[in-house]
Amino acid sequence: MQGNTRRSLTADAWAEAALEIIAESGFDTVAVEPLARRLGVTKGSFYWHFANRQALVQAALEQWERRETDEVLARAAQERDPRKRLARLFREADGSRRAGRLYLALTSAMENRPIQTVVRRVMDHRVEFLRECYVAMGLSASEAWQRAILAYSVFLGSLQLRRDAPEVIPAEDEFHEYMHFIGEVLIPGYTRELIHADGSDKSEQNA
Amino acid sequence: MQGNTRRSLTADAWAEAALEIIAESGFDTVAVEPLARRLGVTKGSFYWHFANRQALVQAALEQWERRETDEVLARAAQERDPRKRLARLFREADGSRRAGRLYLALTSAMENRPIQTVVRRVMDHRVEFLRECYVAMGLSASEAWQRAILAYSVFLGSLQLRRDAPEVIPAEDEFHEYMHFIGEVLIPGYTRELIHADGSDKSEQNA
DNA sequence: AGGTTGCCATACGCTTGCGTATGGTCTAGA
DNA sequence: TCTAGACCATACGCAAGCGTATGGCAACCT
Repeated sequence: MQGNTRRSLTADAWAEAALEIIAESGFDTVAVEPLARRLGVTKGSFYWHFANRQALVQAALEQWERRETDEVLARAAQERDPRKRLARLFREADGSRRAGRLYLALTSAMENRPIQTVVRRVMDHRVEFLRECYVAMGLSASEAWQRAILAYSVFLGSLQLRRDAPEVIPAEDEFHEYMHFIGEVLIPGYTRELIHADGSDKSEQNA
Repeated sequence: MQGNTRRSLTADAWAEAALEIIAESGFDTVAVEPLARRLGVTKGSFYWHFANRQALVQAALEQWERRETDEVLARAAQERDPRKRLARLFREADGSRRAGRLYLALTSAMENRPIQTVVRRVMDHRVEFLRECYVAMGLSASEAWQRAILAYSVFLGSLQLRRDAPEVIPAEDEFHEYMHFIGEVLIPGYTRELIHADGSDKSEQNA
């Protein structure tokens, strides 16, 4: 019962555990007493670190936004070519299962004021990032905006599909075919080399 | 207090009210006592019509599935041309705000067994319908399947965007432009006349 | 050693919701 | 008119969760 270096708990540990719960079973199942049991302590600990339940939610949200923002900035902004940047985004969007569940769980609890604020901010950043990619590709302002909205819609819908019906997006080989198809639809001037190239650029052909 | 012909309540009325709650504030806020207050009665009434809370949920789900299925079958299957059928679907998918919220609220509660069953069934029907449209357009089996998945992803993502950030999909004129753009991306052989034609076909031009 | 402080347990009262038990009222039919 | 059944109110016990109050126990400082 004291295996994992049970020094005293930090507020961040509580927030992290809260995010874990949200990703697993939704936002409104975040209750302090079950959470305490999960961490092997009692409410007494919680109400020393936080004023109330809402404070925990706030801390969890801040931690989440920081992490999401850093991830997007760090990973994607490295790629100079906007097309490759988009391709990389679409590939990594499939990545973390937990991150997807977490994001969906938060969006479906947006009647909550603090959640609404943070989720909207993250979403606006992402859509704006997409839009800038399309602008950098030479698209007109309105078309870049349309494509950004569409791409983000596809992203959201794919998250839901992967969560609610993972069997619909099946085997390995067909999945790569599908990703290629997605690329063709969402990225003008997309080539197969673009999304499969990792570091090495082979032939530079445009369709 | 007796304005709306307050005869005795039916089980369907309770189920309908439950769906209303779900669309408004999510699935897990469906509680029998608040629901009773909302209907101007007490729990005594509820537990005469239903065995427990779960029975209400079941009834609400059945009512929802029946209605959703009927709508899709009745409205869309009339159109003979598969391209027009798709265009009509995309137009009407934007339609009922309540239906969208309801669907999203249900999908985000799919850890619940009965919900999972019903939502999966409705989803499979819809995706299959889309796939058949693409097959009817002459697409290959795999491509029809890919396009059906993509179209449904766009549908799901658009629902979420409209719910969580309605300002991003703004004014009337730009919205029609966007719908046209969506049509071009999702429907091979799409023309502007296709989606704006209501009964009357004008010029038959292909881009 | 004695005291302070960080961290947590225990115990309490309060609220909300579930499900049950039982009694009341209104209406239709005999 | 009398009665049965449909429909609902009232009252109860129970569980879970929030927040508070208070006590305990280390570690660290002086």
